[in-house]
Amino acid sequence: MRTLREGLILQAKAIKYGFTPTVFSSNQLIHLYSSNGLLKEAQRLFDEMPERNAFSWNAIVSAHVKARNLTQARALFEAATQRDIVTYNLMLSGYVSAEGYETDAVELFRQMQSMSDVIKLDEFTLTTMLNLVVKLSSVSCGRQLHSYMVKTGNDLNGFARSSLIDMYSKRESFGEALKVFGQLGGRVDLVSRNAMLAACCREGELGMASDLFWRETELNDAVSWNTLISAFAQNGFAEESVKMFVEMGKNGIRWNEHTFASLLGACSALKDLKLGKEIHCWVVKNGSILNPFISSGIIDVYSKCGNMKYAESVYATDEVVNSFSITNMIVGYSSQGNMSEARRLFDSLTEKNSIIWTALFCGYLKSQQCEAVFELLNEYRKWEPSNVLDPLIIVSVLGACALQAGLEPGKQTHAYILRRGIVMDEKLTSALMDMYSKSGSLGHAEKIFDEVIKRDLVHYNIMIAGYAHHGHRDRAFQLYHKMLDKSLRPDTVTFLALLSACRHCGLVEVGEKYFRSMTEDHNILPEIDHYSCMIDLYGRTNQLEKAVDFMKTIPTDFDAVIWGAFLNACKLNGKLQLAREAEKRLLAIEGENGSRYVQLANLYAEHGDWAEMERIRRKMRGKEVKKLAGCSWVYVENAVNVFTSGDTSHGKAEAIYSTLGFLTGELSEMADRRIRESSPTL
DNA sequence: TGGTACGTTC
Repeated sequence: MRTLREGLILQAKAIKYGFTPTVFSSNQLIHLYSSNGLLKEAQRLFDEMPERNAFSWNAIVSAHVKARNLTQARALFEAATQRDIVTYNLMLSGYVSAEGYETDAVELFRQMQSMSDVIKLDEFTLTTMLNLVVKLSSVSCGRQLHSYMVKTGNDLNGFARSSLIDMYSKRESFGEALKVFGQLGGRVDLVSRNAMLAACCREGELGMASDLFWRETELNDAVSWNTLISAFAQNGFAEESVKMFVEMGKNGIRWNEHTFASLLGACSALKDLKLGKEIHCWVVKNGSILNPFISSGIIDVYSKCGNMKYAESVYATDEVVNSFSITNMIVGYSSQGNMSEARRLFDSLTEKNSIIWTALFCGYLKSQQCEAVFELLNEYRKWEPSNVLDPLIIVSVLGACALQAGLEPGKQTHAYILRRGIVMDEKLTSALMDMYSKSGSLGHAEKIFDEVIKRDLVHYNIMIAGYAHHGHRDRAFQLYHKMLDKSLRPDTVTFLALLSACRHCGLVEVGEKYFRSMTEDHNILPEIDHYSCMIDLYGRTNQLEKAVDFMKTIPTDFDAVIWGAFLNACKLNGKLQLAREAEKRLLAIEGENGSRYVQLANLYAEHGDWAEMERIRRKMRGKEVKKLAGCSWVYVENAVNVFTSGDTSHGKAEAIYSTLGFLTGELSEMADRRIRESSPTL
């Protein structure tokens, strides 16, 4: 009796012909019901059994443990007339794999230890306890268990070894894991080898993992292949991951749900819609779409490819609440800038975990909706008043402060981190530095930078950009060279910061040097922003001919940013003829952008060419494009106050305009006085 | 006839 069908036939016959199945058959049937998710049927059969043995009790305890029904499992465990080590192990593993039963697990283990005359701890007990040690991060207990295993000879089994490798790699050190693996000598079993592969991947030692994997390819099973496919996908080698997947099939190893769950990660990183659809087909045919890992993975692929309609259709088929699917949907809507849909989904949830909240915070920040970030923060505090904010929520809040140059709320957030003793990781320190730098408090940014022990590229980039924007070009350049001395490799952001320092200070030669160094020394391809920065630099230093020559060397098609920068250069140099050329190109690419018309009109007006200015204005009206009004803002009394020209919508507009009138009067009087004092008597 | 390795979201 191997399948549920066979079991059901047996039970039907028993009822029809009025015989009682053997205890052995009934025990098997309980397992079959349980592994097919039919807990009630399993329980009914157990209740109706006229005779039971130790296996029967184990089968029913196991059924409840599998169904995560731990209270009932424990009640049956207590009621069992016969208990052996398996009954204890079942209950123990139930506690260890569930959330919040750690104390029960420890107590049960103590009880087991005190009953050494009745039951004897075996390798199953010990490997289950090793999993608990990982969960509780209790390394010293892990070492004690290891010693006990050696003493009792329970460390020789493959699963015991693999659990030790797993425990050391997750909680102690990779070195210890290697040691356990090394002790196996030539007698390496499949399970330990797979555990070691996983440990290497966890450590980021993909080279080592590959060596182990390819050394004896005949030893690899589906788990070995899946481990590597997943590791490549997780570490930014999506193409490698897909290649391994294909190779796995060629090697005659069957793909399973684990394979596809990992492959989906690679597929979404590649934004490969075609592959995503192929996987989708496969999992629908195999019924794997019901697997929560798979369905949320497919939603992720469609979201990353920008196809929310497909994502929605898969989301609609989720039968149980899947927080991964929900998060992926929210991230998908956010990346499309569709925050109202993201919010609608969020509001429809009765239960929200911290990651779902964080996804919405990140979405608002990505769409630059700073006020929404702050409002959401208030909501979160009402919703979860006792929760310490997730560090990524804090990063989003700091990002919103940086965008608004809101030094006060930024400082309050910093104080919150210190008060709650939140660990400052690299994301938090860089977000804080960025906030201080963009809010005009470069000194504070510097202070944090000095205190960070493990500085990464992002820290340096923020600091270099901060110096550049505050006009400290020499400090920017010095820090860049310090960074190189520390063997950190610059990226496109670093060079944009350096070039913008040159632009602000009109340093053509230095700028050219850094621009060349990008490709020549660091093999980094310049992006559109680097090109436009250089054009701007030439424009500001009245070297329009150089700008024209430079533009000829740009390999990609010029886009609106480049032509916009060039137009600005023409404006600064009064080259109206060249401006007209740029105008044609610019409006062809970006004819719907109102700011471009204003830029052109201002250029002609500045050089007194009123006819041209009028022509552009007419063109703009004909196109019915609008320019978003430029605005300024100031952070006062816990709120951002936005001002546009001639705007009277502010609640305190009257008082503001009267103060403005007063200040303007004072200033002009002051200016007059200065002129009078410095001019010779008329 | 029972129990442990490889899979995801900000």
